[in-house]
Amino acid sequence: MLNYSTSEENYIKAIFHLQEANETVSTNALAQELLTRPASVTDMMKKLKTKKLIHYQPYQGFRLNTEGKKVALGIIRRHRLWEFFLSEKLKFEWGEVHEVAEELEHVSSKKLIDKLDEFLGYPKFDPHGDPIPDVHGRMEDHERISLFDLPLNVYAEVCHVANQSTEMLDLLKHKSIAIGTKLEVKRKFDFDNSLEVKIRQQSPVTISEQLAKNIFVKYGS
Amino acid sequence: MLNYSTSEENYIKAIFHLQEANETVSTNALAQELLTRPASVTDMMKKLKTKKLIHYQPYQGFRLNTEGKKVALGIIRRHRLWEFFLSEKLKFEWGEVHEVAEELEHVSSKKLIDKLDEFLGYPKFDPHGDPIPDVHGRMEDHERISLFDLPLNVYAEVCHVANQSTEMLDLLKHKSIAIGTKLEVKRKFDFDNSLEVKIRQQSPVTISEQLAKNIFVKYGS
DNA sequence: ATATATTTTTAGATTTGTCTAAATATTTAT
DNA sequence: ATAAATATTTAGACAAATCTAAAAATATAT
Repeated sequence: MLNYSTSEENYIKAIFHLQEANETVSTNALAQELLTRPASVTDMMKKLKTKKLIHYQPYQGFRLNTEGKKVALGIIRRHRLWEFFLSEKLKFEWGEVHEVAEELEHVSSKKLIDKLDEFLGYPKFDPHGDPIPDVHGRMEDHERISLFDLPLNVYAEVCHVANQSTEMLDLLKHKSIAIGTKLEVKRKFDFDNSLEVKIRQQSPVTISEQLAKNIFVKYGS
Repeated sequence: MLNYSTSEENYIKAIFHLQEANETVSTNALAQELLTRPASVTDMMKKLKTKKLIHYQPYQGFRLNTEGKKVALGIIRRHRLWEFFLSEKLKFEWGEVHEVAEELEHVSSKKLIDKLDEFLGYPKFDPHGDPIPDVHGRMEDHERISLFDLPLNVYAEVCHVANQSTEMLDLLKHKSIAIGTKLEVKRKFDFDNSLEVKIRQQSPVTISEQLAKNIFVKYGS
């Protein structure tokens, strides 16, 4: 596996995430995601094409090819393992891990990452509930459903949070909701689509539609 | 504290190390240390001067000023804490930690380093026996003496190894010598200046002059 | 279908860190 | 003290990654 620059890695990762939503990624979308200019994106796409990581025809959008996806999964593996480390071992708050992991993920030693993985006990999910690719790029893909769509009186566990803004994390903290929190929806109010949610061993809390749609859970007690 | 580029940090660190030996650092010496060209060094020295990190008059050599030393100690702190982490937690071999720490040291989050320090239990020395600066840049400065200069029948503890080549580390491993090894010199042979060294709870081993001069110890059992 | 708006690409400039080759300053040796 | 050797700096070029402004391609709306 070749080595890529920090900048190349950031582009690869962003394409990977964007192409989960849309089949093909546009110049503008990528520029917006990376807070850069469309012209810079075009420049980099030419480079990634000559390095055989993406499919790209001018004006046609682009997407990672098999090799590009492999590279992306390696970067995501590094990112999520560091997030787990920061949260679990260094006791960082939820909201703080991402920024630091953005830097750590570009340290390229394969041995470092594999030993870190071992040290952490081969974790399967990061603190935001996202799956961590293993050494072969494989990851568990737990069935996710938004809290808003969870049927009444069904036990579930929070496994992902879509939005990571400070405001959102503040609110979650206030409601005592985190990855791993076990809960069930007791009532749904048609007036404003708010939910009454019972968190295991706590009194019920009210969750707005907007918040519920950003919290993802998996079934099971 | 401002942020510096990876390249700037490498120059700062190299100047710090070189000026421990010589009062003032020369362009050529720094170029050799960093495997770069003298012209590149001059370019960077101009930059570090405008950033007020070094004293520098053309043709006169250079050295870090107070602020430059503070920055250098910050980088060295990061480097040595990561070395400790790699060795202690991830079980890297002695000889492998340096290269990876060279990359990790440039991740700039202060909070990361302070939390890492806490997680590691505020270690005072890295795996090579070099002191780790604390959060204020202070470090313990244990009296070091080369094993070759250690008087006969005096207890001492290995605290530093000057040379980190694979060959050297191989030899040390074979002789069962590592940082923290307690030992005393039982005899010195004038013919070849070799030493007979008794390692605590082991049979005596022979150490060549060359090896003994690269092993540093502090007094005490 | 054609004009308008949007998206994407190109052309050329900028910054950082590096280089080579040539010029200049300093040191060393006779 | 002066020539030769060495060390350092300058001048100008280059690669990577970015930018602005303008041109070209594509999409949209009447």
